[in-house]
Amino acid sequence: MSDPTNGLTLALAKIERRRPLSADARAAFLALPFRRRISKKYVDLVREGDRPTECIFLEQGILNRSKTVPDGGRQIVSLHIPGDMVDLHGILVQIADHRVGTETAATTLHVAIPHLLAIAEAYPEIGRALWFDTLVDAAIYREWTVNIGRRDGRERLVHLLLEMGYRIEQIGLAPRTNYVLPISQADLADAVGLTQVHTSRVLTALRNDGILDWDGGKVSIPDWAAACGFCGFDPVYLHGEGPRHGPAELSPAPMASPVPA
Amino acid sequence: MSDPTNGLTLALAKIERRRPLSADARAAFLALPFRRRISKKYVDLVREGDRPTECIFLEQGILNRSKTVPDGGRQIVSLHIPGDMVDLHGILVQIADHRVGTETAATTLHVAIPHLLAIAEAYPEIGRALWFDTLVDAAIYREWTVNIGRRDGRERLVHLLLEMGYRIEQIGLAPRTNYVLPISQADLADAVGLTQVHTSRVLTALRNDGILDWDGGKVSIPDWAAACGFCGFDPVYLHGEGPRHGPAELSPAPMASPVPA
DNA sequence: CGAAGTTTTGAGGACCTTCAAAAGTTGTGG
DNA sequence: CCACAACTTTTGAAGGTCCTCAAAACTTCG
Repeated sequence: MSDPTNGLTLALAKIERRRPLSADARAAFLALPFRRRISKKYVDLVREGDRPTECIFLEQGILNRSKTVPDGGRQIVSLHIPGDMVDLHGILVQIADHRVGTETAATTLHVAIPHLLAIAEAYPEIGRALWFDTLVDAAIYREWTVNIGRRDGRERLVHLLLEMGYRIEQIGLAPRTNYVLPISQADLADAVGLTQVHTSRVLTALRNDGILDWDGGKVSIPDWAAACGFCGFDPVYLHGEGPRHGPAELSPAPMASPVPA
Repeated sequence: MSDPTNGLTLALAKIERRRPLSADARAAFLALPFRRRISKKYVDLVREGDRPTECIFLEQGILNRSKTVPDGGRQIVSLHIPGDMVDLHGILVQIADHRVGTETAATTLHVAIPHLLAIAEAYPEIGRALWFDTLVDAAIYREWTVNIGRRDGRERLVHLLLEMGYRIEQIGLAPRTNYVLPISQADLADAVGLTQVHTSRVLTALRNDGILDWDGGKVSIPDWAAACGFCGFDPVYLHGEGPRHGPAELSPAPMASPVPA
């Protein structure tokens, strides 16, 4: 029921890190019917143009979301770790505007969209939690835009790897200064808008400068604070702090007031 | 009541372009209490670190959303036109991770967050519409990441200006091939991750090649299809098509089926 | 052990930046 | 209505980051 390695449990933990659910809602969430799928490395789960019928909960492994441009270029627009609800986007949208695929071998849980819509409607706190999750995803997209648009190659890579470390520590997988991100330099490059060749050069430069060590996916950050200063990483955009407003203010209240965490 | 230039009416039109609301929901939406604010050019409406208490409906003018990096660089992560609900993000989030400001003189409607949360809860169709709007915003963020990460300067600028033309035509402001975007080249540059100087050069190159003409904010695109081909613009990511699932499927239905537009 | 994939290294070049200054535009006040 | 200040755009020149092409070195895995 509360197997901590179950994908639904992981997603619930992510949700409740922001705001706990009522016992009823929690039970309903964990009772969502799903289909478990085990995929190898580099497999597409959603393709551009698909009409999504289900939603993906990542249980194990790394997924990416990418878009391609006509001349063959590919941009990875997000990376996902266990516990992420990867395609809430598909709930409301008719046509997928991007691809979702595995970055490593992965196991995913697939929930039919009508079930999610129904639970979101039956339990407004769940509806709000899902919405909140998409808002945080949007905040991450914004930060990636900033990363690629206004930082140079070294800053970009450090920023990305600090974000991933932070998120990986949040789910209790590893310390943020020392974790494994089992992806290739080519994929790293596609995530930060550089070429694979230049990514390689930048990584060795970062190693030489002692800012960050990348060894085939093993990331270690000797001085977290210094690395944050180097690339301007500030985790507010990851919004670990919980939603601003709770059910208390939902009544015809006159004005908002902060909710204690 | 249905003054077509009222900000709420514009936002409602945007919502209903995707999926019509019931008469009740529509009336409740238009009855939202608001405060109207008239701002000059280059004024901040939301600052990084603010705790949002209200939500912004853009009635007139252009707004931008931006983030800055420590060395002074600024990245505009979105541009907003009348009818946009600019800061739904602020509904659930405790701390603003970005700035929202006017790009031109603008008039905005400000709705206290509790009212929006209440209406979203009382009318699930409105809750879903707001959520859907944030999903479309997220899709736009993704495309901007692709734009900056995987296209060169000329393609970036054309893509941005095709997107803006498309959106401006959607709200009935002007034809997409011939519209006014009253912003400076410096701000254009901050939106596409280039410098102002290079943006100027790229714009004259595009004019010389007959792809696109920028004359102090007056945009004209002689051959829309050719311009789309040039930069790989495909408006699916703007999701004008309406949400995938309607109330019909919200009952304990077994499987999803498409809803006719 | 060989094949396929990944990373490193090299060399030349393109795109874009930075610094700088001139030219053009807009708005305000005398 | 002109004058002037402030802002915006254009143009020039030099340089750096990053790209492309190419090949060698290293790693992984059947």
